[in-house]
Amino acid sequence: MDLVFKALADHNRRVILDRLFEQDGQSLQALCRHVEFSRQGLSKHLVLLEEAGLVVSQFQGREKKHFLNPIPIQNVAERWLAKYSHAQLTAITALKEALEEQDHE
Amino acid sequence: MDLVFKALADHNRRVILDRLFEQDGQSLQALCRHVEFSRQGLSKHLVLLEEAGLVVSQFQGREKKHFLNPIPIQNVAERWLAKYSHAQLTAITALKEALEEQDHE
DNA sequence: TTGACATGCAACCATATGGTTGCATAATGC
DNA sequence: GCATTATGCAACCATATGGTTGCATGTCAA
Repeated sequence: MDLVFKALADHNRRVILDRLFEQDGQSLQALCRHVEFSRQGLSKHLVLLEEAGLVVSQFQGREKKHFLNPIPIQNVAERWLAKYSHAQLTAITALKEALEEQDHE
Repeated sequence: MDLVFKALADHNRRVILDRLFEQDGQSLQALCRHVEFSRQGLSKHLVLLEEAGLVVSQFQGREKKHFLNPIPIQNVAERWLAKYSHAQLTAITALKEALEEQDHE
């Protein structure tokens, strides 16, 4: 899961996921058109995304098609983020109480 | 939102959030006990977490109390991750179809 | 077969990152 | 007042990161 967080930390990588979300199965060259840096830079990002399991690739001839895999993102959302979403009310009231306590001093 | 992703990318920072989740309002020293690196290292992490809005701090005397703010996490979950969670089925079928297409060649 | 196209690999570079140490400052308690 | 405690700030360091360029390899199409 650490790899997923690391992969999502970079803005350009999130853009790549967005592009694959819009159109899945794009080749490296195709993705290259949507992006402002070099093909090699893009390639390195895709390696990280694949290592995190967020992207699955498949050669078709000389073209490497890339597919979005949303499962790791869903795992992160369910196993990690959900915990904090549920904490919303309690955390905020705790903070409020702490501030009020200080005001009274 | 980039700051939130960046802040969440580091394992130790996620541990800090977990500690604050277990017990909110801990001071720097208190958090220090749960962590394997130095106080200054922890302090720098907390600065990043505050810049991302994930932690709010408040001085009480000489102690700096730290409070969890789950709102940014919830925003990320709702505005960004949810999109991909919904994509689950379509993305997987797209990948399957692509693989089958290749098998038939 | 040959040229063009799609990708991979390796070296390199500047900067960001995560961590340390040392010292300064401010609040607390005796 | 003075020692102790809690924190902040700045310098420093090793490594990770995001990006580049150059070249090699493999596939397609004429």
